[in-house]
Amino acid sequence: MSKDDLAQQLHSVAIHLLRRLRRTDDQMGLSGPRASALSVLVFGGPTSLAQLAKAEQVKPPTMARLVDALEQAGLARREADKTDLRAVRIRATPRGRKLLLEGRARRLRQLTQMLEGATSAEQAALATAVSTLQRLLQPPTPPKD
Amino acid sequence: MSKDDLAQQLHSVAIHLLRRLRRTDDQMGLSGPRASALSVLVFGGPTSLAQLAKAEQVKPPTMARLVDALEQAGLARREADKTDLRAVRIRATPRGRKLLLEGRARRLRQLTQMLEGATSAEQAALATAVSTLQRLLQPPTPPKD
DNA sequence: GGATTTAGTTAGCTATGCTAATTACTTGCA
DNA sequence: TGCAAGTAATTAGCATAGCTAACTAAATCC
Repeated sequence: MSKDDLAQQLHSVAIHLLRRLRRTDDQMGLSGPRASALSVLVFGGPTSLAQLAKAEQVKPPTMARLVDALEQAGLARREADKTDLRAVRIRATPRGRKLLLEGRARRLRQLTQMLEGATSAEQAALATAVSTLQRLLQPPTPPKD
Repeated sequence: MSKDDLAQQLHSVAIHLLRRLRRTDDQMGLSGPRASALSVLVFGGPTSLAQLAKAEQVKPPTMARLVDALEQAGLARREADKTDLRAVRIRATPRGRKLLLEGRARRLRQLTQMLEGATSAEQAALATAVSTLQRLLQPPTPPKD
């Protein structure tokens, strides 16, 4: 496979993989952005709105609306910050934590099951590919951003 | 790496790869859905609205609006279908074709350049991983859909 | 203690997705 | 042949998610 082909097909396969996984995510009853924000709360612990927005690469007003939705669904809570009365701490509720972990388990199950269809050699190649991509993606493109 | 870790990290790396590439796509001045629809027109030739919608996994009204936007930007054209007066044929204009091919080249350049940072062995692993994933993604999940 | 900065929200715009309903044409059949 | 049923596209209207600009309230700085 030429390097150009590899590049092209890498792009294509990433698109299709995510498209496939999105269906499983939908079973959680949460849109992608909401699930993703909740995930940050569950795995990263309570944060401010600004931090959460940054983590999700989104502007504060956008994140405020996502948090509104999570709150309304009983999956997250805004709490007062004792040391800074302007700020809020956003925390996943037990119910939010449970929902997210279940969805994650479901996605993992699906992916793991899919990977059953690969030989050991292929799995090894996938592991190498993942590490390689992680390394190559490291710097957020040269010096901009 | 355990199979579960592999699954998890495969998911994560796909997300980050696409996030990176999206920046390059933005330089084309076209949103993802518009660029993707235009791509179908350029590489697949003229099609009906319904076909285009299906190819993009979107409902006809959604596609109609995307085509409106492409048309307004001078990148695609609606033409009458001689054999069925209800239908339209949608075709990329030369300008649309040019824009898309340039964007694609840019994305390819970026990806190819990124892949320069991989050793030959890593590139081989990536090629194997891509083929494997293409095979595993083949059936659109068991018998639903 | 007043000016500036910072955290979050509100208001309002655009884009993308959907469903339901409409219009116009084609097809099928009695 | 002519009308019923089906099909292609559009229109209307709703929700979500992104943005910027403008505002409120609190913290910080001099």
